[in-house]
Amino acid sequence: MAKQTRGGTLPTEVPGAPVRAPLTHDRIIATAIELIEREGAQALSMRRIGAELGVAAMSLYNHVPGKEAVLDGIADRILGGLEVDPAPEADWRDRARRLAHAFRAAAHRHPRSMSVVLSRSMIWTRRLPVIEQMLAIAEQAGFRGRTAVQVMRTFMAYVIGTLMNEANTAATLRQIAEERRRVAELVDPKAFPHVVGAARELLHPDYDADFDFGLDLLIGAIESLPRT
Amino acid sequence: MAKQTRGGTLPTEVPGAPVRAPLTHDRIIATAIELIEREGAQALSMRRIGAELGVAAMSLYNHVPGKEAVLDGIADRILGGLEVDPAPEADWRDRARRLAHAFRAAAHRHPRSMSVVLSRSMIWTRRLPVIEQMLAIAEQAGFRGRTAVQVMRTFMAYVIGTLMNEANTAATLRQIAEERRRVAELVDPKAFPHVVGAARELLHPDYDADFDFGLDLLIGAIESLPRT
DNA sequence: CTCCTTCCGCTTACGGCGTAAGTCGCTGAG
DNA sequence: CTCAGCGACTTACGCCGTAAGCGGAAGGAG
Repeated sequence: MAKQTRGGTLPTEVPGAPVRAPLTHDRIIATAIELIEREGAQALSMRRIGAELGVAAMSLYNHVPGKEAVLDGIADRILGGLEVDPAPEADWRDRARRLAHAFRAAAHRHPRSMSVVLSRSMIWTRRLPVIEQMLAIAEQAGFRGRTAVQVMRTFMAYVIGTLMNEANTAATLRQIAEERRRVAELVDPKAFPHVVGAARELLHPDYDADFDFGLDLLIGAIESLPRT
Repeated sequence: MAKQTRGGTLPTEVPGAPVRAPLTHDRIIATAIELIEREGAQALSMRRIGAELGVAAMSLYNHVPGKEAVLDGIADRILGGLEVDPAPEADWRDRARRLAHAFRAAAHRHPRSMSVVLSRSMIWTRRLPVIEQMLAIAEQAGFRGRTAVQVMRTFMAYVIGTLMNEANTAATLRQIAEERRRVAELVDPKAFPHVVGAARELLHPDYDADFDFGLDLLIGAIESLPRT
């Protein structure tokens, strides 16, 4: 059915057929990410990835030990795109802002995959560069020891929490758009007066502005903290 | 095999056997939560829940439309335990702290289930009471309109992000304890000097203190924000 | 007391999942 | 030219969620 460059059994090559690119770890991960972005996380299966690549499911196991490894590979790929620290000598506030924005930009490039990455626990290895960078920034800001770690943790918590909230909000708004009727019933103005009052702002979030609002708030607070 | 109170077919009741409690929505959800806490999220299946209750998998469908509904039920149950606002007249800072602590306490009561709840998107209904409460607190603090929403979002982001980080950290530390060898290789002091320098603090986190550190930082920052 | 509706747990079956095991054509080294 | 081994293949197993339909027990109606 397709010509091959090397190895493999059937289907035997057909002269006029296009050459099929060789299967590699990278191509598998890239295809997995595409698939998640296009059809959602629950559509990801070894069989589907294989189909997408024109290959049998088990062929993937020649390049990847299992599905878990595919998920790890996705995390690697997505978090790997932002490890650079372009200006280690700049003001720590700028560095912090830049790191947060880089993380968020990566999330927005692959939103559905990022959800998968964030909800997997065992990937501390992949986050290590980000942790290192944030710790360096905390030290540059004048914090040491436990306080530096706490500053780092607080900052990371805000960034990750915001990304989860954004994904959540986007999904929620999509769902609300589909079934306006039931929403009106569910959100009783008596039970949720403030939610109804702020409906306009809740329904039309300015993600960028909201992110920077909290980010600046946090950086300002860290700045005016006593040094250790 | 087991005596029944009402209805059902085989196995026909055996006189001496213990009475089996009737299947209900609540018992199904409770069993699902127990199962997740005991064996992890990937152990949760309709068949396993059934087995745990001494019942066939399909019997669950008389009380629950499907697995998604079970997951929703878990979210309801866990987030439902903290809706109270015991002192609506208290200082907004205390109310905010109390809300954050209540959320976190619920998370620690069912840590693995909370991970599942947090990584599901479509459950805005269940979070509505928390959002309402936090919006009320923001208004009490003197914020209106978009700013109130931004304060609420920032606050929620921090809380949720911290919970995810805690779950992550716990899993990471467990894993590190198992394979100290590979960790030493992976964490190169040249590449991650700050991580290695803060190893003691990173490996022995004080979750409560860390949470309050960021919480107070954030509340203080919100307090000194100009009002709208 | 009898009948009959309704409830509810049961069995069976289907398509899809991750993956262990084994087959075999092609390629490049000797 | 031979042949080792790489890499894609097929097959099969035990899971999964769930659609469809069965049948016994409980309890109201006559």
